[in-house]
This record gives sequence, C-alpha cells and structure tokens, in this order.
Amino acid sequence: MTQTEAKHHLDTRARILDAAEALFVEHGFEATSMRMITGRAGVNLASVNYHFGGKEALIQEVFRRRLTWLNHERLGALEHLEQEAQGAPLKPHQIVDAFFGVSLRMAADTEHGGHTFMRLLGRTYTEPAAFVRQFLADEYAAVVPRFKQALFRALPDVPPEDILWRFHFMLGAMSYAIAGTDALQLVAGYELDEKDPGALARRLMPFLLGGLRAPLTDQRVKPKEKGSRRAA
Amino acid sequence: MTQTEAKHHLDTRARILDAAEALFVEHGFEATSMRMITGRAGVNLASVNYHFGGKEALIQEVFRRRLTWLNHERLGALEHLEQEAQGAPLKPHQIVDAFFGVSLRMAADTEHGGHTFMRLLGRTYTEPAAFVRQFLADEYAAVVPRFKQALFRALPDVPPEDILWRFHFMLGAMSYAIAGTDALQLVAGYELDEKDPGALARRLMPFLLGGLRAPLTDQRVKPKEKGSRRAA
DNA sequence: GTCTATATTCAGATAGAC
DNA sequence: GTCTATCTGAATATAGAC
Repeated sequence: MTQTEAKHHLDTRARILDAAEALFVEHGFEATSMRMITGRAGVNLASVNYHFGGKEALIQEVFRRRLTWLNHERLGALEHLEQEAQGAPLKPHQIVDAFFGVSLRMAADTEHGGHTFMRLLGRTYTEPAAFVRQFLADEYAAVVPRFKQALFRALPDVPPEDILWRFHFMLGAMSYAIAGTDALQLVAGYELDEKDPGALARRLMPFLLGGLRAPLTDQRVKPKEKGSRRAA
Repeated sequence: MTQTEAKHHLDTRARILDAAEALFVEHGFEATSMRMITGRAGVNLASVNYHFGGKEALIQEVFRRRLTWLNHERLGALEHLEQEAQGAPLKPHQIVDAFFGVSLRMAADTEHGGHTFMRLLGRTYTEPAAFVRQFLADEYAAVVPRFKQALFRALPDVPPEDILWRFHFMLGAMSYAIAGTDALQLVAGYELDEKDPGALARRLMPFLLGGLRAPLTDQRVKPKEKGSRRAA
C-alpha cells in the first residue's frame, strides 16, 4: 500500500493492531480469534485480511511496529555510552541499563501501550510457534551481537560462554518479571503491586547485576540421586 | 516408539498423559488437539473424554501428577536441611538448592519425562488461561510459604519485600532457562547446547545466588525521557 | 473400556455488492 | 476500503454399538 494517500486507513490499521496486542496479552495468540480482534477494534471482520493478509501476518506486524523502535532505542543508548567512553570498555551496569533499562522503561509506559507490548514480548520468548520464534530471532540479529561484544569487553575475566549464559538468564528474569506480573502474587501470597511503574526496574536491576557479576566458583548442585532422598 | 501394539491397555491413561505432555511442550495447549494427542498415544479419540472428562481436565492432570511429586521433593529437601541445622538459620545457597536445585535435577532427567515437564511448567507461569494459573497457585500454596520463611531467616538484613521480589526473579530466570532452551541460541547466535544435562544447573545456580545476595543500593535506572534520544 | 460415527460450534479466509 | 454473507475445515464433545 502507498503511504502517501493512506489517511484514515492508518486509523483502521492502528485500531486493529492495538486491539490485537491487548487481546494477545490477555488470551494468547491461538485463543484470540479474528472476531474478537475486529469486535474490540470496532472494524469489520474482513478488514484484517484486507490490511494484513491474514492472522499470521497480523501477529508479525504487532511485533514489528514496536520492536523496531525498541531495538533502535537500545542500540542508540549503547552507542551513546560508547561515544562517551571514547574507546574505553563500558561498565557492566551501563550495558545492562542500555539493554534492560530501556526495556523496563518501555514496560513502565502504560499510556501508549508499551506496558502491554512488553508483557506480550516477554511471554513470546518461550512461544512454541515456529514463525514467531524465527521472527524474533531476525529482529534481534542486529542488536544482540553488539551487546554481546560490549559485555565481553566489560568483563574480560569472565569466559565469554558464561557471559552468554548470563545474558540469557537476565533476559529470562526480566521477561518473566514483566510478563508474569500476576505470578508475583503467587510468590507473595498477597498483592505486592506498587503503583509506581518504575518499582520493578529498581528491584530488578540490582538482581540482574548481582547475577551477572556473581563468582564463577559456586557449584552447589550435587549430581542426581536415584531412590530415596539422601537420608544418610 | 516400540510398543504400538504391545501393552496397549496396560495404562491408557498414562499413554494419554505422556503424549499430551510432549505435545503441549511442542505446540502449546490451544494448538494441541485431542486428535493429535490420541493419535500419538495410539488410543481412540473418545478415550480422553472417558478417562479425564475433557481437554481442560486433562491439562490439569498433566500438571498434577508431576507437581505433587516435585513439591514433595522440594519440601523434603528443605525439611532435611532444617533438621540438620537444628534450629539455626539455613544458608541462602542451601535454600536455593532445595527449591531450584531439585527443579533443575528434574529438568535434567530426560529419561522419565522430567525434562519435558519442566519445560512445560516453565512456560506455564506466564500462561494466560485462568484455570491454569489458578491451578498452579493452589499447588504452590503449601510449598512457597515454607521457602519464604526460610529465606527470611537466612537473610535477616534484606527486607522481606525484596526477598519476595528476588524469589520471583529467580523463578523467572529458571523458568526461562528451562523453557526457552532454544532462546539461548537467539542470544548466542550458534548452538551452545552442552550435552551434559547438569550444565544448566552449574551455570544457573551461581547466577541465582548472585542476584539473591546483590547489594540493595544499586539504583541505576534513570527516569524516562521523552522526545529525541539524548544523542542530540 | 473401546470404538465408529456424528452433532455442534467456531475458526480463518474470501466473494462480491456497495 | 468497507461490508454482508458464506465457504471450508477443524475443533471438542457425545451417542450408542460392541
């Protein structure tokens, strides 16, 4: 479609995307039908196929419109830090802030849908659907290697393999913390929801850094034992 | 895939549960049909409704049969440690090992389906379906408070609220690390899969402990900025 | 308990008038 | 671009013979 003449069409497209985003978070991809989406968006059922071509393409567009911006922000933050450092290695907390801090600020934005989207994104790392995973991999192909290299330089004493694992763990902790807002209640047993949207970041960032910089020597996990638990 | 005909009726229930478990991991709940389950199990389509009453009840039973055992193991490990300590507070690494170490050992068991189930469980913490979340909450109601209390005693200097958050974060890091095995590839860019099933535990446990014991003072997250990124 | 056959509902997608 | 009406397939669930 040509964007020069699309004026109020953008409205329909955006309405569909917003509705889909919210419903995907609430019910998941499979459980969200086209009829639910168009019903919430206040548009006709057929318009989804007209504007996007199908449900699968709609899902991808829901991610693309936000991920492009998010990854641009993350890369921008990293590049800004690197310019300031003038060739010196960055500090771990700077890199973590550039990647996860940017994400958490987006997650704290409840006004423009950032919060909704980050919940969706967090859940999607473990999404079984192949086309979603492939799409995510493509979107991250440009940004992840840059952060990897920065972390390698920032932590020369940690084997690169461990850094990759810990980046993976940090991604998991953040994704889960954002996506599973209700799950915290499962741990706390009561509502622990602070109304300050930045509370999560202040709680999470020290945890991430503590994990990233943890000593490598700890090996507390004993090999599996069969039969009755070690009663000796 | 050996006995398609051998012990057909030895345990139809178990065959259904095993097939469902594996397919739920691979495709998710919604995308897994009864026909896929019964087809893989080698049983008749109607048998699921006969034995379980419906798809929803089947899902719950898939979780129940393993979670009962897992939580029993976790509580047993904790109680064993507490008996040994004779009233003294446990060390953080002991508590973390009792909860997460037991989980990781189950996840390392690829022979009896423990690995498959733990992947499923990890993904389920962010599952949208209400009846699944409610079910999980019930199953954890008995075990989580015990571990909370142990952590409160082990870390008297850390505010209880922070401990709850960090327990939440640890759950997230572990869940994603197990559920999103493929997601690590997304970070690494290549296959980083060590064949040793205990490798994950040796990587993850130091990370969890580092996060749990991180200093509380770090507050690196800056407030959100609007407009053009500060690269001007 | 197991099976076949079927009832019922709802999904995604599309044709064609406007 | 939007709408109504509809096609086609697949889902869960069940009735009833064996």
